[in-house]
Amino acid sequence: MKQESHEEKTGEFVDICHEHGLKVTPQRVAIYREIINMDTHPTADAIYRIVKKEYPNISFDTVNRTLQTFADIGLVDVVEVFGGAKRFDPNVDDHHHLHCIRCGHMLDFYHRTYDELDVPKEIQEEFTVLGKRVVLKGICKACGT
Amino acid sequence: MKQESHEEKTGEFVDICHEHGLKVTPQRVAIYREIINMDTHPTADAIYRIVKKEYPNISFDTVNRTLQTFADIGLVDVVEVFGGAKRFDPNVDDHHHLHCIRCGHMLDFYHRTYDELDVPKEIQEEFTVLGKRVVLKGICKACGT
DNA sequence: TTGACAAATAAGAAAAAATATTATTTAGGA
DNA sequence: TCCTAAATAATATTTTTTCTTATTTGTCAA
Repeated sequence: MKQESHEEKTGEFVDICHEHGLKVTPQRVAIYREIINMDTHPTADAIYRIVKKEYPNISFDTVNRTLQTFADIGLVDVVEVFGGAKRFDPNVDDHHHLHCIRCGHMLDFYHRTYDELDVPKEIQEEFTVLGKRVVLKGICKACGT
Repeated sequence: MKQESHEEKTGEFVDICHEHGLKVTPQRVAIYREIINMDTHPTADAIYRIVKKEYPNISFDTVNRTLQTFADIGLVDVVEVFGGAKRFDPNVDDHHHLHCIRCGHMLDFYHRTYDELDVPKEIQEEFTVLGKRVVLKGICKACGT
Protein backbone atom coordinates (compact mmCIF):
# COMPACT_ATOMS: atom_id res chain seq x y z
CA MET A 1 0.00 0.00 0.00
CA LYS A 2 1.33 3.38 -0.89
CA GLN A 3 1.41 6.06 1.76
CA GLU A 4 0.79 9.68 0.91
CA SER A 5 0.41 12.70 3.10
CA HIS A 6 -2.93 14.39 3.05
CA GLU A 7 -1.26 17.48 1.64
CA GLU A 8 -0.08 15.49 -1.34
CA LYS A 9 -3.51 14.00 -1.75
CA THR A 10 -5.31 17.34 -1.73
CA GLY A 11 -2.67 18.65 -4.12
CA GLU A 12 -3.45 15.85 -6.56
CA PHE A 13 -7.15 16.31 -6.14
CA VAL A 14 -7.37 19.23 -8.57
CA ASP A 15 -5.49 17.29 -11.21
CA ILE A 16 -7.62 14.21 -10.80
CA CYS A 17 -10.80 16.23 -11.19
CA HIS A 18 -9.53 17.85 -14.36
CA GLU A 19 -8.44 14.50 -15.77
CA HIS A 20 -12.01 13.36 -15.47
CA GLY A 21 -13.54 16.59 -16.73
CA LEU A 22 -14.92 17.47 -13.34
CA LYS A 23 -15.11 21.01 -12.08
CA VAL A 24 -13.28 21.81 -8.90
CA THR A 25 -15.95 23.29 -6.69
CA PRO A 26 -15.50 24.41 -3.10
CA GLN A 27 -18.00 21.77 -2.04
CA ARG A 28 -16.00 18.99 -3.66
CA VAL A 29 -12.80 20.22 -2.10
CA ALA A 30 -14.41 20.41 1.33
CA ILE A 31 -15.88 16.94 1.06
CA TYR A 32 -12.64 15.45 -0.15
CA ARG A 33 -10.65 17.17 2.59
CA GLU A 34 -12.91 15.66 5.22
CA ILE A 35 -13.12 12.10 4.01
CA ILE A 36 -9.40 11.54 3.58
CA ASN A 37 -9.01 12.28 7.28
CA MET A 38 -11.38 9.49 8.24
CA ASP A 39 -10.38 6.01 9.22
CA THR A 40 -13.92 4.69 9.35
CA HIS A 41 -16.48 3.87 6.68
CA PRO A 42 -18.86 6.79 6.98
CA THR A 43 -22.34 7.06 5.53
CA ALA A 44 -23.23 9.96 3.27
CA ASP A 45 -25.23 11.42 6.10
CA ALA A 46 -22.28 11.33 8.50
CA ILE A 47 -20.11 13.18 6.00
CA TYR A 48 -22.92 15.61 5.33
CA ARG A 49 -23.13 16.53 9.00
CA ILE A 50 -19.39 17.09 9.23
CA VAL A 51 -19.04 19.14 6.07
CA LYS A 52 -22.09 21.15 7.02
CA LYS A 53 -20.18 22.62 9.94
CA GLU A 54 -17.83 24.57 7.73
CA TYR A 55 -20.30 24.83 4.88
CA PRO A 56 -23.71 25.35 6.43
CA ASN A 57 -25.50 25.81 3.13
CA ILE A 58 -24.48 22.55 1.55
CA SER A 59 -27.28 20.13 0.75
CA PHE A 60 -27.33 16.45 1.51
CA ASP A 61 -27.92 15.74 -2.15
CA THR A 62 -24.70 17.45 -3.09
CA VAL A 63 -22.71 15.45 -0.57
CA ASN A 64 -24.28 12.22 -1.64
CA ARG A 65 -23.88 12.92 -5.35
CA THR A 66 -20.31 14.01 -4.84
CA LEU A 67 -19.44 10.83 -2.99
CA GLN A 68 -20.93 8.85 -5.86
CA THR A 69 -18.83 10.84 -8.27
CA PHE A 70 -15.71 10.23 -6.21
CA ALA A 71 -16.49 6.54 -6.19
CA ASP A 72 -16.91 6.54 -9.98
CA ILE A 73 -13.42 7.91 -10.52
CA GLY A 74 -11.81 5.83 -7.79
CA LEU A 75 -11.17 8.54 -5.19
CA VAL A 76 -13.16 6.55 -2.67
CA ASP A 77 -14.63 3.07 -2.55
CA VAL A 78 -18.12 1.95 -1.74
CA VAL A 79 -17.89 -0.79 0.85
CA GLU A 80 -20.07 -3.79 1.29
CA VAL A 81 -22.73 -3.46 3.93
CA PHE A 82 -25.07 -6.05 5.38
CA GLY A 83 -27.89 -3.68 6.15
CA GLY A 84 -28.36 -0.01 6.85
CA ALA A 85 -27.15 2.88 4.76
CA LYS A 86 -24.49 2.81 2.06
CA ARG A 87 -20.98 3.47 3.31
CA PHE A 88 -17.95 4.99 1.66
CA ASP A 89 -14.34 4.09 2.21
CA PRO A 90 -11.71 6.82 1.96
CA ASN A 91 -9.03 4.14 2.03
CA VAL A 92 -8.56 2.94 -1.53
CA ASP A 93 -5.45 0.90 -0.78
CA ASP A 94 -5.77 -2.88 -0.95
CA HIS A 95 -7.25 -4.09 2.27
CA HIS A 96 -9.66 -6.57 3.72
CA HIS A 97 -12.55 -6.51 6.12
CA LEU A 98 -13.61 -8.00 9.40
CA HIS A 99 -17.35 -8.01 9.73
CA CYS A 100 -18.75 -8.43 13.21
CA ILE A 101 -22.21 -9.94 12.96
CA ARG A 102 -23.11 -8.73 16.46
CA CYS A 103 -22.40 -5.02 16.30
CA GLY A 104 -22.29 -4.81 12.53
CA HIS A 105 -18.97 -3.00 12.51
CA MET A 106 -16.62 -3.39 9.60
CA LEU A 107 -12.93 -3.19 10.43
CA ASP A 108 -10.02 -2.90 8.03
CA PHE A 109 -7.04 -5.18 8.06
CA TYR A 110 -4.07 -5.67 5.80
CA HIS A 111 -2.70 -9.01 4.69
CA ARG A 112 -0.35 -9.30 1.77
CA THR A 113 -1.22 -12.94 1.12
CA TYR A 114 -4.84 -12.01 0.53
CA ASP A 115 -3.89 -9.19 -1.83
CA GLU A 116 -2.09 -11.71 -4.00
CA LEU A 117 -4.72 -14.45 -4.17
CA ASP A 118 -4.81 -16.30 -7.45
CA VAL A 119 -7.96 -15.88 -9.45
CA PRO A 120 -9.24 -19.13 -10.98
CA LYS A 121 -8.74 -19.34 -14.74
CA GLU A 122 -12.43 -20.01 -15.42
CA ILE A 123 -13.28 -16.73 -13.78
CA GLN A 124 -10.62 -14.69 -15.53
CA GLU A 125 -12.16 -15.78 -18.81
CA GLU A 126 -15.63 -14.58 -17.91
CA PHE A 127 -14.90 -11.62 -15.69
CA THR A 128 -12.40 -8.77 -15.66
CA VAL A 129 -11.12 -8.68 -12.11
CA LEU A 130 -10.30 -5.20 -10.89
CA GLY A 131 -9.94 -5.87 -7.18
CA LYS A 132 -10.21 -8.50 -4.51
CA ARG A 133 -11.33 -8.40 -0.97
CA VAL A 134 -11.55 -11.02 1.71
CA VAL A 135 -14.35 -10.51 4.19
CA LEU A 136 -14.07 -12.42 7.45
CA LYS A 137 -17.36 -12.77 9.24
CA GLY A 138 -17.46 -13.34 12.97
CA ILE A 139 -17.48 -11.79 16.41
CA CYS A 140 -15.17 -8.96 17.39
CA LYS A 141 -13.44 -8.74 20.76
CA ALA A 142 -15.72 -6.02 22.05
CA CYS A 143 -18.76 -8.20 21.43
CA GLY A 144 -17.33 -11.06 23.46
CA THR A 145 -16.16 -14.44 22.34
CA MET B 1 -20.73 -28.02 0.16
CA LYS B 2 -23.51 -30.38 1.05
CA GLN B 3 -26.32 -30.94 -1.38
CA GLU B 4 -29.87 -31.50 -0.23
CA SER B 5 -33.13 -31.79 -2.06
CA HIS B 6 -35.70 -29.16 -1.42
CA GLU B 7 -37.97 -31.80 -0.01
CA GLU B 8 -35.38 -32.68 2.59
CA LYS B 9 -34.90 -29.02 3.37
CA THR B 10 -38.58 -28.29 3.88
CA GLY B 11 -38.79 -31.45 5.95
CA GLU B 12 -36.09 -30.15 8.24
CA PHE B 13 -37.63 -26.74 8.41
CA VAL B 14 -40.18 -27.66 11.05
CA ASP B 15 -37.49 -29.19 13.23
CA ILE B 16 -35.22 -26.20 12.91
CA CYS B 17 -37.99 -23.84 13.92
CA HIS B 18 -38.81 -25.91 16.97
CA GLU B 19 -35.16 -26.11 17.95
CA HIS B 20 -35.11 -22.35 18.10
CA GLY B 21 -38.48 -22.01 19.82
CA LEU B 22 -40.10 -20.54 16.72
CA LYS B 23 -43.66 -21.25 15.78
CA VAL B 24 -44.28 -22.86 12.43
CA THR B 25 -46.69 -20.47 10.78
CA PRO B 26 -48.05 -20.81 7.26
CA GLN B 27 -46.35 -17.53 6.40
CA ARG B 28 -42.97 -18.81 7.48
CA VAL B 29 -43.44 -22.03 5.56
CA ALA B 30 -44.47 -20.16 2.44
CA ILE B 31 -41.54 -17.78 2.64
CA TYR B 32 -39.09 -20.58 3.25
CA ARG B 33 -40.51 -22.66 0.40
CA GLU B 34 -40.02 -19.80 -2.02
CA ILE B 35 -36.54 -18.70 -1.08
CA ILE B 36 -34.92 -22.11 -1.24
CA ASN B 37 -35.99 -22.31 -4.86
CA MET B 38 -34.10 -19.15 -5.72
CA ASP B 39 -30.61 -19.00 -7.14
CA THR B 40 -30.37 -15.23 -6.85
CA HIS B 41 -29.97 -12.86 -3.92
CA PRO B 42 -33.46 -11.41 -3.61
CA THR B 43 -34.50 -8.35 -1.66
CA ALA B 44 -37.23 -8.57 0.95
CA ASP B 45 -39.52 -6.77 -1.45
CA ALA B 46 -38.91 -9.30 -4.23
CA ILE B 47 -39.77 -12.15 -1.91
CA TYR B 48 -42.78 -10.26 -0.65
CA ARG B 49 -44.17 -9.92 -4.16
CA ILE B 50 -43.68 -13.61 -4.88
CA VAL B 51 -45.16 -14.89 -1.62
CA LYS B 52 -48.04 -12.45 -1.97
CA LYS B 53 -49.26 -14.37 -5.03
CA GLU B 54 -50.18 -17.42 -3.02
CA TYR B 55 -50.77 -15.48 0.18
CA PRO B 56 -52.42 -12.20 -0.81
CA ASN B 57 -52.96 -11.00 2.75
CA ILE B 58 -49.36 -11.21 3.89
CA SER B 59 -47.74 -7.94 4.87
CA PHE B 60 -44.34 -6.72 3.82
CA ASP B 61 -43.39 -6.39 7.45
CA THR B 62 -44.00 -10.06 8.07
CA VAL B 63 -41.85 -11.07 5.14
CA ASN B 64 -39.07 -8.73 6.15
CA ARG B 65 -39.16 -9.75 9.80
CA THR B 66 -39.29 -13.41 8.88
CA LEU B 67 -36.25 -13.09 6.65
CA GLN B 68 -34.40 -11.44 9.52
CA THR B 69 -35.44 -14.29 11.77
CA PHE B 70 -34.25 -16.84 9.23
CA ALA B 71 -30.94 -15.02 9.02
CA ASP B 72 -30.60 -15.05 12.81
CA ILE B 73 -30.88 -18.82 12.95
CA GLY B 74 -28.75 -19.43 9.86
CA LEU B 75 -31.47 -20.54 7.45
CA VAL B 76 -30.44 -17.79 5.06
CA ASP B 77 -27.55 -15.35 4.87
CA VAL B 78 -27.57 -11.63 4.47
CA VAL B 79 -25.22 -10.81 1.63
CA GLU B 80 -23.00 -7.83 1.23
CA VAL B 81 -24.39 -5.13 -1.01
CA PHE B 82 -22.73 -2.01 -2.34
CA GLY B 83 -25.88 0.04 -2.54
CA GLY B 84 -29.61 -0.49 -2.80
CA ALA B 85 -31.75 -2.66 -0.60
CA LYS B 86 -30.60 -5.43 1.68
CA ARG B 87 -30.41 -8.83 0.01
CA PHE B 88 -30.82 -12.33 1.34
CA ASP B 89 -29.01 -15.43 0.21
CA PRO B 90 -30.85 -18.76 0.34
CA ASN B 91 -27.55 -20.50 -0.34
CA VAL B 92 -25.81 -20.96 2.98
CA ASP B 93 -23.07 -23.20 1.63
CA ASP B 94 -19.54 -21.78 1.47
CA HIS B 95 -19.22 -19.71 -1.61
CA HIS B 96 -17.73 -16.53 -2.98
CA HIS B 97 -18.92 -13.56 -4.94
CA LEU B 98 -18.26 -11.78 -8.18
CA HIS B 99 -19.38 -8.19 -7.98
CA CYS B 100 -19.85 -6.35 -11.26
CA ILE B 101 -19.37 -2.65 -10.66
CA ARG B 102 -21.24 -1.78 -13.85
CA CYS B 103 -24.55 -3.58 -13.42
CA GLY B 104 -24.16 -4.17 -9.71
CA HIS B 105 -24.95 -7.85 -9.97
CA MET B 106 -23.52 -10.26 -7.47
CA LEU B 107 -22.79 -13.74 -8.78
CA ASP B 108 -21.91 -16.83 -6.80
CA PHE B 109 -18.91 -18.98 -7.48
CA TYR B 110 -17.31 -21.89 -5.72
CA HIS B 111 -13.59 -22.30 -5.16
CA ARG B 112 -12.25 -24.75 -2.64
CA THR B 113 -8.94 -22.90 -2.27
CA TYR B 114 -10.77 -19.81 -1.08
CA ASP B 115 -12.84 -21.80 1.40
CA GLU B 116 -9.65 -22.96 3.03
CA LEU B 117 -7.79 -19.66 3.30
CA ASP B 118 -5.60 -19.37 6.35
CA VAL B 119 -6.62 -16.70 8.79
CA PRO B 120 -3.67 -14.66 10.14
CA LYS B 121 -2.80 -15.46 13.75
CA GLU B 122 -3.12 -11.82 14.86
CA ILE B 123 -6.69 -11.83 13.70
CA GLN B 124 -7.62 -15.13 15.27
CA GLU B 125 -6.56 -13.68 18.61
CA GLU B 126 -8.81 -10.66 18.30
CA PHE B 127 -11.72 -12.00 16.34
CA THR B 128 -13.74 -15.21 16.27
CA VAL B 129 -13.94 -16.09 12.60
CA LEU B 130 -17.19 -17.80 11.65
CA GLY B 131 -16.98 -17.56 7.90
CA LYS B 132 -14.93 -16.24 5.02
CA ARG B 133 -15.83 -14.83 1.70
CA VAL B 134 -13.74 -13.62 -1.19
CA VAL B 135 -15.38 -10.87 -3.21
CA LEU B 136 -13.93 -10.22 -6.64
CA LYS B 137 -14.77 -6.79 -7.99
CA GLY B 138 -14.79 -6.16 -11.70
CA ILE B 139 -16.75 -6.20 -14.93
CA CYS B 140 -18.91 -9.13 -15.93
CA LYS B 141 -19.09 -10.49 -19.46
CA ALA B 142 -22.50 -8.99 -20.15
CA CYS B 143 -21.21 -5.53 -19.30
CA GLY B 144 -18.39 -5.70 -21.84
CA THR B 145 -14.67 -6.01 -21.24
C1' DT C 1 -10.58 39.79 -18.93
C1' DT C 2 -14.89 38.76 -20.16
C1' DG C 3 -18.88 36.27 -21.73
C1' DA C 4 -21.12 31.92 -22.87
C1' DC C 5 -22.36 27.54 -21.63
C1' DA C 6 -22.28 23.23 -19.67
C1' DA C 7 -21.87 21.47 -15.20
C1' DA C 8 -22.89 21.74 -10.49
C1' DT C 9 -25.60 23.28 -6.58
C1' DA C 10 -29.61 24.17 -3.21
C1' DA C 11 -34.06 23.40 -2.02
C1' DG C 12 -37.83 20.94 -1.85
C1' DA C 13 -40.58 17.08 -3.24
C1' DA C 14 -41.02 12.37 -3.84
C1' DA C 15 -39.83 7.64 -3.91
C1' DA C 16 -37.86 3.63 -1.83
C1' DA C 17 -36.64 0.98 2.11
C1' DA C 18 -36.78 -0.11 6.84
C1' DT C 19 -38.81 0.02 11.34
C1' DA C 20 -42.22 0.87 15.00
C1' DT C 21 -46.95 0.61 17.10
C1' DT C 22 -51.03 -1.59 18.18
C1' DA C 23 -54.93 -4.44 17.94
C1' DT C 24 -56.02 -9.00 16.47
C1' DT C 25 -55.11 -13.71 15.45
C1' DT C 26 -52.95 -18.14 16.00
C1' DA C 27 -49.61 -22.07 17.11
C1' DG C 28 -48.55 -25.12 20.50
C1' DG C 29 -48.38 -26.64 25.17
C1' DA C 30 -51.22 -27.54 29.38
C1' DT D 1 -60.43 -27.43 24.44
C1' DC D 2 -58.44 -23.51 26.57
C1' DC D 3 -54.63 -20.28 27.55
C1' DT D 4 -50.78 -17.62 26.65
C1' DA D 5 -47.00 -15.94 24.43
C1' DA D 6 -45.69 -15.31 19.89
C1' DA D 7 -46.75 -13.88 15.39
C1' DT D 8 -49.38 -11.30 12.08
C1' DA D 9 -51.76 -7.38 9.46
C1' DA D 10 -52.46 -2.83 9.08
C1' DT D 11 -51.01 1.51 9.60
C1' DA D 12 -47.96 5.05 10.69
C1' DT D 13 -43.41 6.74 10.95
C1' DT D 14 -38.60 7.12 10.16
C1' DT D 15 -34.62 6.69 7.42
C1' DT D 16 -32.28 6.72 3.17
C1' DT D 17 -32.04 7.75 -1.58
C1' DT D 18 -33.32 9.84 -5.78
C1' DC D 19 -35.52 13.26 -8.68
C1' DT D 20 -36.99 18.01 -10.33
C1' DT D 21 -36.30 22.64 -11.14
C1' DA D 22 -34.49 27.08 -10.78
C1' DT D 23 -30.19 29.27 -9.86
C1' DT D 24 -25.33 29.68 -9.57
C1' DT D 25 -20.60 28.85 -10.83
C1' DG D 26 -16.27 26.87 -12.93
C1' DT D 27 -13.98 26.52 -17.22
C1' DC D 28 -12.84 27.45 -21.77
C1' DA D 29 -12.40 30.22 -25.77
C1' DA D 30 -12.55 34.58 -27.78
